Amino acid sequence: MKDYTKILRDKKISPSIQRIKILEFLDNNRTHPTVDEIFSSLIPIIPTLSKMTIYNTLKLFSAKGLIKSIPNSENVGHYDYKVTPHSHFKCRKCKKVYDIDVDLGVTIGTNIDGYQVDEYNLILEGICKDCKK
Amino acid sequence: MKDYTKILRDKKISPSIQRIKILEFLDNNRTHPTVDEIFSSLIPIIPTLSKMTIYNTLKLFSAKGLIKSIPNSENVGHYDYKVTPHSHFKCRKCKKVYDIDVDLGVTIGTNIDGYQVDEYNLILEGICKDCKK
DNA sequence: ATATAAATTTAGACTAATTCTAATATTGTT
DNA sequence: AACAATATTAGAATTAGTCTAAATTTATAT
Repeated sequence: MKDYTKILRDKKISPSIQRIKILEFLDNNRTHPTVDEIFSSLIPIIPTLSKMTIYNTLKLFSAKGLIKSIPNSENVGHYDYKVTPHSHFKCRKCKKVYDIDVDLGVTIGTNIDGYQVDEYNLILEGICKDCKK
Repeated sequence: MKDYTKILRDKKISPSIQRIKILEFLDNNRTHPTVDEIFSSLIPIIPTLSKMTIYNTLKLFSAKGLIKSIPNSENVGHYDYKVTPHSHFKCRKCKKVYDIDVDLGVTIGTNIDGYQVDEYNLILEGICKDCKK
């Protein structure tokens, strides 16, 4: 069992029960959940939980580099526990989003055409293994 | 001056004045505009224009491959006239989005780990030339 | 050309995600 | 324990986008 309190303290975030549970949820659910999904999952555990807290917390976690918001075209925020850089593949049929590793020639911290690259997001789209069968 | 009527006809889209002007605007404004920006720019030209028409038109153009919607983390749709594949660089300081060319080892139409890739979107983030000065 | 059908555009109501705000609760510090 | 600082909360407000049904425009057949 991971010590989320310590992870938060290390990032100078005071570890409220809400923050601990949100971080734990994101770590255990690598499905790029939305605020609504996080809310529905945690409301049984923290009955007073407000969505505002989730919005605040996700913004704070993103700023501290604990999580990442995933660019998408649906106008709903999706969030991901931050681990080693990886890319996303979205299936056009089943709409599922998979984590995949792609060796793209971009290195964090280097310059491309004079632009200093601190982060990248690669989203591939197409048909997934299961849907092609 | 490009013949947008012809471009639309070639894609089997009947060329209403609204559609022509929206396509022309996207071609001349490669700044990944939102529906609101398109609306404000065209309302002086087409005073009866409705936002619904813009939403409908952008959806139609995307389906026909004339334009692309750009994944982002702000929950507002951004659209781009579709040209040869290119990537986007978003500056964390000035928030501008630049078109850039990155040679990433992904080829449209091929398989990666069994996933059939039909399209990709690469968004780089960092500090742009101007802001680094 | 005219009548009719089909497609497009429109305004306004509606929904859903997010932000704002101000009050309350919690936490940390002396 | 008292106080200040921080975090959480509910609900109102905002905003992007969708839905709907009527009105307009366009295309087709006579």
